[in-house]
Amino acid sequence: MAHSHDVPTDLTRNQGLVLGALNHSESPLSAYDILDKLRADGLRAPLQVYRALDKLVERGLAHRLESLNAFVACADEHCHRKGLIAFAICEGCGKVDEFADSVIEERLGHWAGAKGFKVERTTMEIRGKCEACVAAA
Amino acid sequence: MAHSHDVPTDLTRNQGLVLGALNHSESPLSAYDILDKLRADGLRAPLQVYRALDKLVERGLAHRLESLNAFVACADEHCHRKGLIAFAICEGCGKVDEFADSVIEERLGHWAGAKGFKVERTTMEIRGKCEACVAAA
DNA sequence: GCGGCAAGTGTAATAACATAACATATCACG
DNA sequence: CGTGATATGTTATGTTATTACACTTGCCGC
Ligand SMILES: [Zn+2]
Ligand SMILES: [Zn+2]
Ligand SMILES: [Zn+2]
Ligand SMILES: [Zn+2]
Repeated sequence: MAHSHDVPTDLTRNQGLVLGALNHSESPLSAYDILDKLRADGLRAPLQVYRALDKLVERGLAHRLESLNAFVACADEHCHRKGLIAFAICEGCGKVDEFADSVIEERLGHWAGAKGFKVERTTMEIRGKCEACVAAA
Repeated sequence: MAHSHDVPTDLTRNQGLVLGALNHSESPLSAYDILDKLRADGLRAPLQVYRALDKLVERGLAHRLESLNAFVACADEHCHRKGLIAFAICEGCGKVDEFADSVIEERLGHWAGAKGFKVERTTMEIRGKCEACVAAA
């Protein structure tokens, strides 16, 4: 099993199924990947997955990776990560490393303050190769 | 006119048309937006646009905004921007501000070095409201 | 000039990602 | 109960991106 999060108990059936699929995956899944994994559980339409994903992302239990059009479960055990989150995505094995960096966050805040830009959401995704994949190359 | 770049002369016809469309737009354009603007010039298929965009992005003359699935012309007059580029995208008016920040770049490099992660490409996109749109709200 | 190759182009078909619209169900709460 | 808010099921559709194949163009060496 990729992760062993304690899944919140107040999720609806579909939300629970979708989060379960993400938690059991080593790498990001597209909405259609998730749908395929959950057909056995009765899901039939993309919208069922997208709706669940919307809620999960809204609650910070999952994240959307814009550069992949795919989703991952939040790596934070207690799902309380605040502020800017960055993702390092390995092109070799597909693994994603989620991290926060307060220096970067502060720096961005500084830029935004100077420009009068009101930040609502930030996407930060690094593509490359993880240590294992570099070694294997 | 939104921009007044000197367009490089060694572009092919389709590349020139696509870059022209981007340069004349105030905000990012999807590939299909571009296609619609260029039908009068004889373009008919998405692939013609995507192929041109690939080359333009490769040369740094245009950038892809992952969180919008859209493209902008590079804002740097001489198209020599190095390293990490960040984009602040206004949800109100659609305008995009392109900037570089060496502190953030260095910080990311530091993280990558510590993790043994080999960075190939970084996406950084801030969504929010620009000063004008905040004032207008 | 001409064969051969690389890069670019044209076109159709299809795949992959995402949402609109509408009907029904479920549950909290007064 | 009645009513509203939230979730669900289903079909159809819209949007973004790629595959496959045929043809053209410019260039280099012969
Ligand atoms: Zn997280
Ligand atoms: Zn890897
Ligand atoms: Zn640029
Ligand atoms: Zn604005």
